[in-house]
Amino acid sequence: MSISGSQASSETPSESFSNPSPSQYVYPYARPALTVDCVVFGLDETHTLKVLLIQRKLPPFQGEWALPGGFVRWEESLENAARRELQEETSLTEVFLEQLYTFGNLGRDPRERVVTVAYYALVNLRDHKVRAATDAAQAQWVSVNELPDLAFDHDQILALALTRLRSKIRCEPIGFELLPQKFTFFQLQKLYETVLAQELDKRNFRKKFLKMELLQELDEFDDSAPYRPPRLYQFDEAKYRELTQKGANFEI
Amino acid sequence: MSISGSQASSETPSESFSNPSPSQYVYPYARPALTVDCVVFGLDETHTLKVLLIQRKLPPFQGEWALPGGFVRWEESLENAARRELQEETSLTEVFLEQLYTFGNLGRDPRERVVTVAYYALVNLRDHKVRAATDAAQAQWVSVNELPDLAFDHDQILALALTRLRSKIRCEPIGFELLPQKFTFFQLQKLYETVLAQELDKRNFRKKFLKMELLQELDEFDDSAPYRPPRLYQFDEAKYRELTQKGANFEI
DNA sequence: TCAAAAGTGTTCCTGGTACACCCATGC
DNA sequence: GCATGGGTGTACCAGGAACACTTTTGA
Repeated sequence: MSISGSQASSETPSESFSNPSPSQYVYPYARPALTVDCVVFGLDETHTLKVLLIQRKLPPFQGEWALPGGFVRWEESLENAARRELQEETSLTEVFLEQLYTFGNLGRDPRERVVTVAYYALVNLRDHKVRAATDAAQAQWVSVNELPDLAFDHDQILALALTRLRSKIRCEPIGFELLPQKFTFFQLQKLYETVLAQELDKRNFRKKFLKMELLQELDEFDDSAPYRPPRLYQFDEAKYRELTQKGANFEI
Repeated sequence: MSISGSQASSETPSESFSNPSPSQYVYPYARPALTVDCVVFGLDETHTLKVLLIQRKLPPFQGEWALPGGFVRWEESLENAARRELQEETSLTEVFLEQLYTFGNLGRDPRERVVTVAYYALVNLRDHKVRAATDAAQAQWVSVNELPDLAFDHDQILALALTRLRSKIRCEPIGFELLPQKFTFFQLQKLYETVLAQELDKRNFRKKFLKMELLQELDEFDDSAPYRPPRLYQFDEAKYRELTQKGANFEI
């Protein structure tokens, strides 16, 4: 993203406010500001794919929607910066997080040169309740099909994140990150149908997935459902690592 | 990478040497230095995959091999910075260039906090002769199978670039960037065999590739070869764009 | 016993893989 | 005319896609 006014106001400047004092090594150019932004995907009960947006409290783009994000501090890695921002603004921790792309075009922030390293995250909305952080402006889940205009170049970032999610879910089993730990086959299929935006054949989907041997069949059933209760499954992390090492392929 | 001493010495500081003067918007944290690094791949006559390395003239890592790269200037985009560095250090222009990943771990540069946006480039060694830039230390093509230890975390960057190249060439026709404009089927096949590090069946490879309809069959032949001269082909850029729009798939 | 969703097996066809021979040319 | 690499066609097999019926449960 770039500098979200909302964050700027909520952060206490770090101890090293100014750049390091000159030395023989010092970087001889003006430095762009460096931020991280997070595209957080979640799946709601109606199988809608949603993204977490923050309403900006300060200019520029005051009142508009933007991705959560903020400054990279001197003493933290990029990924840690993304995780910290995520926690501060949405209270999310321990989520799947992966670097997406770095945006550094001139003029993407009207104030000054800002380069942002974008990440995308996958969370399941059941286990992780998102309270909007204390001081941060509203945080809200918005369907990817009903996106408002976003501040800065955040629409580009979001579009890229969607593309990446789609291509990634085709060949790696990252979809589980969007589901509760225990889930039904129906939920899993809906997830794929939603993300890929196409319908899938029930029987073939089942066969294909079972052949991968990534699912643990539980002796539990979802009794909340009316009629015949569907069996619950969970993702077998250990098996996944084992198969990955053998060079297995997880295409859908 | 980070700051290559060799570049630092060759660049004239830009007009905006210091960070912008404080204002209501100014970024309240110390800023990491920002660089770009390029992993440049090329294919030589013996079908060996090579990478362009620079020998560092200044500390840290003086005398060691590193990826070409350097500072991002205030008034240039990230991609432009990468292209500029590439031109300054290797005289390469107009090459295929794509962002790879951004490396920002603490301590990756012994001097101070440096974040680098890594790119990878594909060039064909026939058309683009690489003269080591005037002042830059030696530039040299090194086989990816005989890599020396590299400065900073450049070995990680290179490893990631190789992985990316391999997975990308499987599903997108970027291999042509490594070949001369006109090439034989044999060259194309060797390219894939080299990059993917596996042998391919001649007939099947041909069939698969022809079915994609990305190749223009020329009425020219490579007469330099002994015995029967092989037909020359070229990549059909327009057809590629057309097929891409239709959602075609270019897996090998 | 009915309604609703869960769960399963088979057939067909496409596309990948393996494989061997003829062709064109220079010497 | 022979040696060398260029170029092609076919048969088999695996895996994906399409498709319909039985099972289980609650009401």
